[in-house]
Amino acid sequence: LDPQLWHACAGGMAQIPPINSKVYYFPQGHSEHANKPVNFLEFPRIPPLIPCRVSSISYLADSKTDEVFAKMRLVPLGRNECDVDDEGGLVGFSKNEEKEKPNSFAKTLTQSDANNGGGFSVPRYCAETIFPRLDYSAEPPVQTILARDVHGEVWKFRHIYRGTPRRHLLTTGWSNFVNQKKLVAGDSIVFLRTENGDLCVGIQRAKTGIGCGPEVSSGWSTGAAAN
Amino acid sequence: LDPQLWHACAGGMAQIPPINSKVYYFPQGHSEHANKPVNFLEFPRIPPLIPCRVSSISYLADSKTDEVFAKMRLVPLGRNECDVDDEGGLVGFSKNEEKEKPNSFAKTLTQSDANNGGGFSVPRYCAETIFPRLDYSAEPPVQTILARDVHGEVWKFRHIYRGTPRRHLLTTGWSNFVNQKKLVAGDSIVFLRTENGDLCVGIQRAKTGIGCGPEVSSGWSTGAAAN
DNA sequence: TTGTCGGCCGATCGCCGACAA
DNA sequence: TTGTCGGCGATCGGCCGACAA
Repeated sequence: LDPQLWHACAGGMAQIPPINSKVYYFPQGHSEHANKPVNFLEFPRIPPLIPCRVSSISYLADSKTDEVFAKMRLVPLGRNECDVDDEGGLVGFSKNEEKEKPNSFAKTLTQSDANNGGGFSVPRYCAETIFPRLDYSAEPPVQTILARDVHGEVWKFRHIYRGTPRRHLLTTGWSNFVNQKKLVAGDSIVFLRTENGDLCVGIQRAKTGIGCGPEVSSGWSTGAAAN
Repeated sequence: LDPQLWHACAGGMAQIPPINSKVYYFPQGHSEHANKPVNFLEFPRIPPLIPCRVSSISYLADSKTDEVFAKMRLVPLGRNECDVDDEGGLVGFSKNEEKEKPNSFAKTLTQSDANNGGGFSVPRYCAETIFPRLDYSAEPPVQTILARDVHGEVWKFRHIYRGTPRRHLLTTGWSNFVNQKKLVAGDSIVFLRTENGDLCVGIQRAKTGIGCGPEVSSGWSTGAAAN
């Protein structure tokens, strides 16, 4: 999964530490994402926080819901490794928000987007900066849009600029996308223009499936997952 | 699951031994239903057949395909138990075919039943002996049919007697049933009238899911399943 | 600029008798 | 007796501009 698309779907709030950086692993925080409550009184030897090194990161998406999540492998640090650069290494990751001009756009689906007549109102800004350039000399201006989702599957949409006043719309192909992805009003859609010009599409569910996610039986001492 | 409906779906070929009867368990026959081939050379101590007693029987149906199957618990017999009544007890179960007048009817779905216009041609015999009595004084004669499937779910059909020449048809409700059950031409449908007058409906798939069925990891010495 | 609505046109669904096997 | 077909009316999906927030 393309990290660029992953970040666009995860949103600016989600910050992932760089590989090999030093972080704290909080067992209790992790346990709150588990399916069943964990009684820490049964495990008195578990410390509240464990200094770790990030040894690997996987950017993943749930195969059914398209929701993105990251899987990080954490290696506990030895006694002497902990002390050094505790301030510098452990807080303040790279702020990847202010990298360059944002080449993605997110919109929360309205009732009309999700239900009515199978169309999608494209905000002008999204159509002009993310979508391929439209030939406005045609009457009406129309083009076919191809967008790859988090699984690499390609979706086809008819992008038209019409109506009075003029506005951008996705028509043919949109309702199929809504049905297949089981989108409802309140969910969000993300369009991303990658560096090589390809168009990608991701989704964010209004009701996040936290606790019911893909998190399964990760070993306490070696694995961690953030949803 | 009602054993009467189970037998109607399984067909007359399927014979189930009575409980507590003595049977032979054939490891090789059982293994041919397993997902992977079993190499018996690795287990030289397994005899070709094992005398057993049927300790319990469950009449079940697959929750997704509606295909019926039976789960039998077999208890190996001791040395001295085997010898007795080896002829009488081990072969020739009760022939439950010739019990009473058959109160069920099976029909293989034609192309027209499965695809065209969402209707089902009801054979005259089925309509007159299995379905509730139709009021032929009405014009046209119509009634609503309710039928319970193997999961206890109730399906509603419009039963009409019309056309020239007159024939029995299921119209409204039929295409929904075909779509939900994913029926295709060649599959069969079974209608059963239970003793208390209720109507039941079962199905038989043309392509039986043998080997892909619900059979999972049954212990060699204590469990057995027939599909 | 864009969310919602009613109009409307075409596609599909599904009920019908005709006909023949 | 019943399988298949073409006809056709009702329904639905989905594209459209009008209008207003």
